[in-house]
Amino acid sequence: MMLTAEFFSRPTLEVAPELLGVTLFVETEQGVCTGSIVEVEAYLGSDDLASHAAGGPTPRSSVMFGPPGRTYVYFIYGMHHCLNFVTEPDGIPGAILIRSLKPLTGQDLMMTRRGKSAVANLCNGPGKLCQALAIDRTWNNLSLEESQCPKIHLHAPETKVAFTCLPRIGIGKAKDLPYRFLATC
DNA sequence: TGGATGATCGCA
DNA sequence: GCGATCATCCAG
Repeated sequence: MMLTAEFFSRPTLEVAPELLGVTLFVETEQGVCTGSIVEVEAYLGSDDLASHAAGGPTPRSSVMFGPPGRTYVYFIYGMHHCLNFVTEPDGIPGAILIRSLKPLTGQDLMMTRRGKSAVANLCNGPGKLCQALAIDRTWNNLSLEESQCPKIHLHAPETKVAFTCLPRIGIGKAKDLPYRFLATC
């Protein structure tokens, strides 16, 4: 079953673990790639100092305050992109960062884009998976429910996936909050 | 462990 | 305008 805005219109910390095991489907002119979501991080609003939304809306973070079920893609460290999905009802900020995927289909295309041959190194990081899927800033604020090309969809797993909860990584503030979710096994 | 590399944002 | 910062990755 395909995930829609309704799925994302809930508390971010409730949605985040449910994204584990979800299949990410991405289609470009070059072809289709899919992967299973293995690791995510939740980012909230004013109570979460590590969140882009912590200080209120800015030109970049305004997407996080908008309607749920849309992409939030930003450019970081002068060379990488990060893929998020917007959560919470319109007007309330929230997003979930996709940190790691298990590649399922389109591995050849991902290897070409990454310049790597080891499957294990294709999508095991937020910047890597964006490179493997050819996701850049032009993918910001896209709906998951539209079907043009480029196309990005999410499909729920048949059964829920077990997970663990750990502190987020790669951040300087709010390091202690356990908003990082990993699929176990 | 540090360098690449540029957008973003708060403050002047 | 200016400068510190940054939800990263890779080579050495």
